[in-house]
Amino acid sequence: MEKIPVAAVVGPTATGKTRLAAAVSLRFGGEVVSADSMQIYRGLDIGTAKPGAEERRGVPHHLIGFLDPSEPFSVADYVDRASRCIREIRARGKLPVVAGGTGLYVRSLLSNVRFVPQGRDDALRARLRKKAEAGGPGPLVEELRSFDPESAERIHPNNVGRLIRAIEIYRVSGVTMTEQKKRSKEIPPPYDALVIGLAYRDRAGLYEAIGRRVDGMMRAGLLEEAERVYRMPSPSTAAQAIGYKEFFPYFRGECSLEDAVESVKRESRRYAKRQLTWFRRGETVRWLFVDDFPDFPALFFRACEFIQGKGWKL
RNA sequence: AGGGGUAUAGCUCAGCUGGUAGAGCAGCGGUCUCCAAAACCGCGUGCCGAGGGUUCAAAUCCUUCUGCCCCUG
Repeated sequence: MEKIPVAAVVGPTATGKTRLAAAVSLRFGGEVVSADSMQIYRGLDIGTAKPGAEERRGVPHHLIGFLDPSEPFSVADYVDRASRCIREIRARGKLPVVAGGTGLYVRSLLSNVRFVPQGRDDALRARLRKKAEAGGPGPLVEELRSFDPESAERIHPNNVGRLIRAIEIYRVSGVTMTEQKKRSKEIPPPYDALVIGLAYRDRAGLYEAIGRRVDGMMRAGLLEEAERVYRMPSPSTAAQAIGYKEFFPYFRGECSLEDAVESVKRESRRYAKRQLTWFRRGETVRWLFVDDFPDFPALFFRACEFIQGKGWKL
């Protein structure tokens, strides 16, 4: 079967992924498939840098703002929806352009990870968590070792969440995580992907861009948006997002607004670092350094060359 | 001006009676197969304010200077 051409724009926050994705889509007749674990939620617009109408430039954007912040969501859900999205875009004769900074989502989508079908067991998770709180991670490690010694060895004992997940996979599906990982790689992904990575050669440049972006968010009303999240009854994942949770101490009167904003910037920098380690690993990424180019058109031109180099019939 | 205190990592500080320094935060690097903007792991990055002295040996004791803080004027 012929592979589906997919362009992807990845990289840390505040490098211009959204802009490049829209420009590329416009140029090659594409539609954007977001790969962002926070932009999926309704109402989180400013803090997640969700692209507005102008930024979308008339290009259809998928998997943005379709979910209520109280709804649970997972990588498995994402891969499900995103791969369906890609097939539909392909059927329309358009180029799917995946764009986003959530490394797990991008990798899982493009390597077409097949997750175990009957996902989760919240009661089991709660039980295991209680067990870990009572007796430390030791018992969980031992339990895991009894059926999946490889995972027990690989997962750091302090990472209780991962231990629980590895146990859950086996208890729910009867297949170990190790076996599951192996199986999920048996079917090669149906995509011919060009992954463009956006980054800064100079770390200081990236951090300045992040600072500017956060300042801009504040002017755009981030504080009000954060307060809405703060008052949500069960915001689950949304309350984890950078740009919201850092204001909670301020709302409780525990720190100054200035401190909270500084904290948003610091957490964004740390996040950007984690994103970099995620994308640096994939040796298939074609990097474009923002600070190598005099302006956006120059960078865009280079990106277009990459795509043309693929020889896709578009 | 006099008296007292302080000066150690980017920041806040620890270092008892002398054996050339260590925590937290920040920073840097990394892991990742169903909450991932999450969770987790690793790394100390230093003219110990400057000069002089005592000593085999000084961040540590003595002394001068400089900066900062407090008190009295």
